[in-house]
Amino acid sequence: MNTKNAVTLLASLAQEARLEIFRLLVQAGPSGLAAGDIASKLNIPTSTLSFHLKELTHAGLLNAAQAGRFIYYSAAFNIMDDLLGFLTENCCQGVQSCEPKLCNTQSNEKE
Amino acid sequence: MNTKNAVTLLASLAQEARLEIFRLLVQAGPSGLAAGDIASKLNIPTSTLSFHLKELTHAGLLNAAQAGRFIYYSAAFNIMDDLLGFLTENCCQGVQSCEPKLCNTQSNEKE
DNA sequence: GCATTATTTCTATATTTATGGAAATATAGA
DNA sequence: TCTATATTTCCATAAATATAGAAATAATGC
Repeated sequence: MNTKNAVTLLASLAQEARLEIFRLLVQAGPSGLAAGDIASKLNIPTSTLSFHLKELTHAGLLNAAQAGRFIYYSAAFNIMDDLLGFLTENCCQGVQSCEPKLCNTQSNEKE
Repeated sequence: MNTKNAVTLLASLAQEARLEIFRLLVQAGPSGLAAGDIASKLNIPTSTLSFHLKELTHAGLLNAAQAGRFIYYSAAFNIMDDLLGFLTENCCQGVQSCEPKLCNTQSNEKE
């Protein structure tokens, strides 16, 4: 992860429709949702939705999987994890005792 | 935290100069840095920097504190925490055993 | 009040991004 | 092959955003 990469990811989330799409898919979990389901749940015209799905997918935040006539989109949890890690990197110069919760975000045990 | 609010925060980070400013301040910790220090560390013209500091501050991601002729900017850790929480809300429909690390981000003990 | 330093506002220009209708493309089943 | 459904591409228009020089504002100490 580097600055340019992170900017692309953040920009892909920094738009109302796209953020709602992403959150919906975070909640849907790894199996994701078909594009049409997303369109109807969020009430977005399909051409507009397609534009936003492309943005998110190109950025790397969504995975797309074709299944027959449907395309299932799901959140790329690993990429999102990387982004959060990048944002909190070396928080407070690495001082462990630093108060902000942000500084402890990393402390979920390493894999 | 709601969608519009989160979009404002994400948009404020979705720009190379601003992301670098924010990360620099996350690393600097609660005491922050003076605007001029930020300008020289990141090599950004002061008028451009001022524009970006305003964006970040208006969004709520930075705090500004005047000290004599200097203005110290620092990261608003609590706002960032809220944003991360919003992004991961109800991850995988709340299923605790869900694999992605993202889903466990919240599990830093509550305050 | 004057000089110095820190920061912001103003301004114009250039660039990027969002929107949604209409048409095109893809997939599957009869 | 024909039809129905799912999704994307094309397009024009509208709106938002980034850049940095020059001028303005603020704070300090003499």
